[in-house]
Amino acid sequence: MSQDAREGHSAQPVESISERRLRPDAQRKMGAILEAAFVVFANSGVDAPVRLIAKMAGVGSGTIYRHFPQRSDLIAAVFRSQIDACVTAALELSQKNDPLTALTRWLKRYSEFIATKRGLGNALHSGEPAYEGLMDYFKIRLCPTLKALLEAAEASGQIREGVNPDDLLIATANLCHTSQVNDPEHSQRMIALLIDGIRFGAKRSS
Amino acid sequence: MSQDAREGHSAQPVESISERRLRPDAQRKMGAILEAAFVVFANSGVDAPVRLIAKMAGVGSGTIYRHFPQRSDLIAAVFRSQIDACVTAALELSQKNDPLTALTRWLKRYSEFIATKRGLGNALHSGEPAYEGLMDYFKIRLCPTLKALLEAAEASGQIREGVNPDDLLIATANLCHTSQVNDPEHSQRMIALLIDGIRFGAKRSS
DNA sequence: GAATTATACGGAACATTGTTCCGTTTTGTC
DNA sequence: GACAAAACGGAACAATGTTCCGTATAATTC
Repeated sequence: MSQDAREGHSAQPVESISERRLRPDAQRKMGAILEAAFVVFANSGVDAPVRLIAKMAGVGSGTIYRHFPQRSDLIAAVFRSQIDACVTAALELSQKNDPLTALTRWLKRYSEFIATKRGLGNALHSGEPAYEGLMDYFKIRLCPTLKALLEAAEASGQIREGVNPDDLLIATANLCHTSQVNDPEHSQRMIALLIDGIRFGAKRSS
Repeated sequence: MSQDAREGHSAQPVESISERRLRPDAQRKMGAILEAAFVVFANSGVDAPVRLIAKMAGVGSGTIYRHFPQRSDLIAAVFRSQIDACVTAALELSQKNDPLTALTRWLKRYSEFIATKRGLGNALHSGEPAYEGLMDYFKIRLCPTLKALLEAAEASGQIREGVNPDDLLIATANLCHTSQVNDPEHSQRMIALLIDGIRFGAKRSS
């Protein structure tokens, strides 16, 4: 069962099925594409033209389609990697801060992520196969993450008990989504409000 | 000061902003366009190509753009006329049925209308100027309509008091919107549920 | 390390669709 | 009936998703 030896130098069992290892140049290009897509989507929404992403990544559009057969696959990939980044950020934040601060900062971080998703909400409901399971991935990865943050803050007595992570996750997304257009400060105020809401009734009042 | 004489035969001092009467052929084409658009939107969603609507209406695409400078103007026009039709339907239903039946049937009618709007929710949030005020129109016309139906049913004791028409309107739309893809029966069950909800606590239990 | 093969690349080419343009047709006026 | 204004149809243009293919790069073989 020595999978690691068979797989090569690094253990990344995540996508194994039919994932012949990419040539190094292909890996580089792929990274550049994801990076460029991230920036372009954040600036222009997920409806931005593929050519723009290609130019920004310094590749031809054919190369993008080699890695992401459909435009929606690229969107989904960026979305997934940002979800993962959010999970990672939670771990870091909770190591370096007290539970309430970690929770607060993570919600800010999370809301910034949501704010870069102009147009995705629409896309999600479009029935495109590439989006199948994206919402599930979103919940499956982020709910436990937020749950852990909440439980830590709860255990330290900084917030009250019984806050539902699912609700808070969606509520935050909705609050930030409606305010995306005009006021960037709005999200922050909304989050502050939510935080205050869950602090109400905490054991420690500090 | 004999302006009329100078202007010619008719007294239309200033073009009353784009409301010059249309030539009869233009009126016919316009009607055909709206009719075709209604059908196409219902079948293929509001993202259906303009050419398809043009073909179905038996006109050139140029003719569509003559009447609706932007694709979104056509969508908005169809939406508006369907809202109006919903209002009209409410009047008819309440004349021919007891209040609760009228209310139930109207909600069914309304949900069918909503179901034909695949993709519109997305469009509404796109910031296109043609959609400015559409949502307002939606609420301004339908809220009083539903309010009247509710009040009649309330007065007859068939539903409980204090049901908020705004909430019911939006709730119905949301319920039907999420279920649009798969199960057409789902909307009906949801509406039945809502109706039961507002009957709970009614004076008359019939 | 040169030759050969498999991978990957870039960008031109194609298809679809929103929108504009213009020569032609229809309607209204005298 | 002649002329002008309004309206039409569809070709042409532009933007964009997607495919294709000749070329370049990396892996493999000898």
